[in-house]
Amino acid sequence: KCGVSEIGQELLLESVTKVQYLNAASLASKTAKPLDRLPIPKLRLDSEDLGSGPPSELTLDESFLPKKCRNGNLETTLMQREKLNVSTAYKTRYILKTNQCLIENFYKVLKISDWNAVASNMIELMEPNFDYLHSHLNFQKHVSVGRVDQEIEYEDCDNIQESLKEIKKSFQSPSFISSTPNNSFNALTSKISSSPKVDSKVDSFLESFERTAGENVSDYNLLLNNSMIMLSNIDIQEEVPRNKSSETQNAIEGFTNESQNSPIPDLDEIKTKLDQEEFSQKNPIITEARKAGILNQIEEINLQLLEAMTQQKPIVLKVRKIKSWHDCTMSNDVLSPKETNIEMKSISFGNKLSEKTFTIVTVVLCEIYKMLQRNLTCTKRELYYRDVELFKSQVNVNKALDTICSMLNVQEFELGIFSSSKGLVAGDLKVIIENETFDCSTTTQMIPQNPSAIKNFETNANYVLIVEKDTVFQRLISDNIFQRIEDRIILITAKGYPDVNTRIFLKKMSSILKLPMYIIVDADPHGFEIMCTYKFGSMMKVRNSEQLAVPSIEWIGIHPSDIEGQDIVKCCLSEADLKKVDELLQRPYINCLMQLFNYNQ
DNA sequence: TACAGGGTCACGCAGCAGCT
DNA sequence: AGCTGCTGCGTGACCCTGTA
Repeated sequence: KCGVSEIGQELLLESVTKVQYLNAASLASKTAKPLDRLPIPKLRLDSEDLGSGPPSELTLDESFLPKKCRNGNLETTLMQREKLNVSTAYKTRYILKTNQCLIENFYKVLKISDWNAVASNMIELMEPNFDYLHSHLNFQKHVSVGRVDQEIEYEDCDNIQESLKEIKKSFQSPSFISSTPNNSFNALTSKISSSPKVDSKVDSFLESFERTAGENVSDYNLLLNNSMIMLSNIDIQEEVPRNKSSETQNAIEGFTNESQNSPIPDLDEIKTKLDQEEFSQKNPIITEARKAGILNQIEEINLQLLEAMTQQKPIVLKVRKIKSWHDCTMSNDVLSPKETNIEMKSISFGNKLSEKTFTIVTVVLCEIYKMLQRNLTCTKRELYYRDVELFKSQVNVNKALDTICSMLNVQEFELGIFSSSKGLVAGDLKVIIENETFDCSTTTQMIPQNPSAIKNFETNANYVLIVEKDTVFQRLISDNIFQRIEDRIILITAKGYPDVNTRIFLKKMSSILKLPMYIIVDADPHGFEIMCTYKFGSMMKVRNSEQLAVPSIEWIGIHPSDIEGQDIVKCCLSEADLKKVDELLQRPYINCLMQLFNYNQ
């Protein structure tokens, strides 16, 4: 909708051009394996766009083509295919087969650094292949041409089947398997290569896939696309020699030299430009070691998914399940997840109900992976806007992030994801972030979006006062509270239920300044719950309670018990309020409060 | 002033899939 | 067929902001 930027067009053009060269190089080899010889029809560029063009000896083995498409007329073949309603399931099969080969070849042949740019175009580049393969695989099936079902028959079914067998064999060929197992890329490709061969199980898998994926097949392609992006991002330390014919080798070298001399813009330069344009903020928080650890975890997850795909195993993400307060306990005066009886929930692509969630999680995971690699950050909202059509709602992005944080056992800010802050702070406080200082004594400041990046605080305050509502906060300031009371104070509100940033901010203040902290909330169930969220943490973020909850916060003001016996007009609790009270009483921190206030029961 | 939307919290029900 | 588990969706509470 926004159009492709000039830089984007250049990247696209470059990757398309290079794939042309790649295919030309593969095709040039007479001894190449059948898969290498799979003819890849012209994409959108004419031969003159390719600079020196494909090698002159380029020929296609027409025995691969249906009889009616022979005579070297690939254009006719393409036109023929465009009419076909291609079975997306077969596309999937083809992606499974070719992603390893393509990625490997991409690396071997293209000495370029911006893998994202290339990999994101892979699916599109492979489209003609899908159609091509489809015309082979589907020869006995009905295909829909417009509204009419037609049966397409080819005279050389046996030949095609033999060819397909060869293709299958080539995928299990040892030459695909790395000889240097320490190399992550090679380990990855060899795992895929050594997966059980594609056999009759594929058909049942595809049937179930077609059934379950249905209209959502684009999600599946998206998933695969993401997998490939992540695969292609893996850092490759060394090159593995392959048994290439000298002709192929020459063609590849010729291409490589050619590409180095070509007027195509420098990719690093483009990448820098993109960084400057797309993102304004670098992630200053996470250490390189931590980042590498998280990237490894994501790669491992991706690898498991790919293995599951190639082996026709269930494609499932396993996440630790914290569904109710029974899964939480108290540890060091804050909420923490129970370590026993851990239940895992499954997000399965094969499950019709969860495949959408699955897709969203993998897409978000892919975005996170790319951002971590480029050391960038964004807000949850920005993440949502990257694919509104897929995410549908901000809630889905938030849930996916929770899932990912649970899977990786990290906090959102470690992934470079921040929420918009809603908290406010005013009073005797200077906040030092990187080289900037925010002075809260002169004007009310928003809680920073990345409170984890705070380096230090400067204050002479005696204590911190947290209030529930923005209206109270504003009222206190307009009443000049800072002048009217003797103590120097820091005033904070999160405008209702505290957001994560405000809680991190308070935790940081608590650990650095060690000031007393007091909170005033409504003396109703919701006020109580808000207080508890500050003090003990929440169920949703129970894994991060240590970084979020501030148990030293003291609840002051009027407590419900203060009203008992007083001559005060009491408001009756509504049915919903009473329900809330019952629910609150089930929470693990109630005992802590009982002890604090010396209740016997 | 009304309404949509965005942040937080949670629960319950219906429908589907898998297992017995 | 019935039970169980999982997920999506709806609901409802609180707090606000921004816009028509």
